[in-house]
Amino acid sequence: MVEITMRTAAANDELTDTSLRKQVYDSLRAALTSGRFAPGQKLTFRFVAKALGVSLTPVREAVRRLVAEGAFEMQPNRSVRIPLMTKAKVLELRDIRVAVEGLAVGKAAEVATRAQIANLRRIAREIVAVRKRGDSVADREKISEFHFALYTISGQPTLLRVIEGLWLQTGPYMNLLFPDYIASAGGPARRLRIIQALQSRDAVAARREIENDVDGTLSYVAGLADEAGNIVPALPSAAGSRRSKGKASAALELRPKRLDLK
Amino acid sequence: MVEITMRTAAANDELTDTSLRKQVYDSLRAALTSGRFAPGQKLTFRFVAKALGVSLTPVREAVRRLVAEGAFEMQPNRSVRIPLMTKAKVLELRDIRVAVEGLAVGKAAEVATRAQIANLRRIAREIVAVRKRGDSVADREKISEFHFALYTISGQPTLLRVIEGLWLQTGPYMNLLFPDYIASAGGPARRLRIIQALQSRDAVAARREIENDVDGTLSYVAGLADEAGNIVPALPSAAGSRRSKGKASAALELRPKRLDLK
DNA sequence: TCGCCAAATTTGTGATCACAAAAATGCATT
DNA sequence: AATGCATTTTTGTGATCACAAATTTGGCGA
Repeated sequence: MVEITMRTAAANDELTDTSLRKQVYDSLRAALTSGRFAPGQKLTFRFVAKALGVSLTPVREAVRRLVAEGAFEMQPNRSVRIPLMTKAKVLELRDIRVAVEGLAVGKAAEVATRAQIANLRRIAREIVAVRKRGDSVADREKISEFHFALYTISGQPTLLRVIEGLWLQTGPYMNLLFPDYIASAGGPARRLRIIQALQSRDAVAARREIENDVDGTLSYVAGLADEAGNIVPALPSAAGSRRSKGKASAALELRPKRLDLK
Repeated sequence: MVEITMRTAAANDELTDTSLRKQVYDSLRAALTSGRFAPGQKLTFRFVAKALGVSLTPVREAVRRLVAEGAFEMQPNRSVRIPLMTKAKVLELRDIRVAVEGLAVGKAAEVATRAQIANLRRIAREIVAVRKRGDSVADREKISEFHFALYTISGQPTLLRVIEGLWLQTGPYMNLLFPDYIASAGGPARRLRIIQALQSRDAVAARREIENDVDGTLSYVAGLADEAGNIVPALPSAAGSRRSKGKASAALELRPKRLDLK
């Protein structure tokens, strides 16, 4: 059920990194943020290696990096799993993200250039266009693009990396926002207010907008928890986190390596 | 000049991780935070492997993790270096740390137990004792212990990991604070005020104290930058960041593997 | 004496192998 | 039919090897 495809390009690091390690990392990250992994699902090095057609070496380094970033979880024994999300964790992530993303937008409002603001406006328009089509995956990608374009304006690389790490942990659960929340919330209007605040160099207003955005979004997700505090995302195709018997399931879930690399 | 010793135990992760990878990671981290690496210094996998008496495999994974955490820097070509510190970077780290450590202490003040407060008081006393001896390394270790004991009280593991990542980047430059700053600042009094605020559940006051602490400390470090904005830490033994000629220097800097592992 | 280029060395990367611990399987006993 | 227990399989870990790119070295020529 899980299908991983190679990604050739990425954003943050050196664009000249063509190593297999980086490609595996990008592939896993893309699979993760697009919700192709089920929470609690076990992930073996050999599975990923076979799915992507590479040896264990680059897979190990890529997966270990994701573990260090909190995107994967290392069990006490020795296996990698997709972390489960709890209400407490969402609330913790909410508070951290409110703090750091508020900080970033405050800085951004002080230094934004006309071209950068125009770029934000373009992305905001694209979100509206994509939303009409009802494509939730493209929608989330565009929203992510808007946010990171905004945070990048701050010109603070370390801050940006912190934010990226936090997004990576919330990413797999953002599809919970569809179709209820995002479709109904005042997303487009809020983005326009943010852009307006940047234009008028109003750091306080810009910061308040983004804080409300993050707060509202993650508070909503936290509210989806069951009585035990667990949050289960609706998967595109419901690949249960519970393993079926034996190697049959593994063979079923393994896709014949569709990879763009080379 | 660089000497790396194996560490058997660590704090944050699973305490059951006895892998070589983890030991190498802890060793490098310890060497880094105690200022045993010169900024700009190049680090090769084989050097570390030889120094610690292990193969390349665990070294690669450990170093790559440090790179992901921002403790090391990957050059566009392909070599790992100790990052240089600039005024802009210190100020960026300052603002992030003020935000997240303020957040942590605010939470801590709301939930601190009597035993946890007593523990903080014990560490605060130990800092005073260590300071009398003038041991700057032990001093910094104790201060770190106090801060993380404080942040741990918040009970927010993700927040704690973010803070650890930020400390790892500022760590190598904290020895700049000696002997001028730390010895003169009102450190002990501030810690007592923080403890007092925790006791009276005054989150606002506790938060303000830690914000002032981080702000003051890193603003001081930022002030040490030269005209170009670079910050050069005074190394215990001034191993210049500039390499001397050829392999002679490498041979000189390589220490005959003092390691506790096995 | 100072560049400049080819040879030699260093170094990161990826694959493969060996091994031990963990997990899964299957069989026997009650 | 259920439950232990031994066997088999899976899986992470660390070492080693091969290779290409980058770096360094050394000598040649202006």
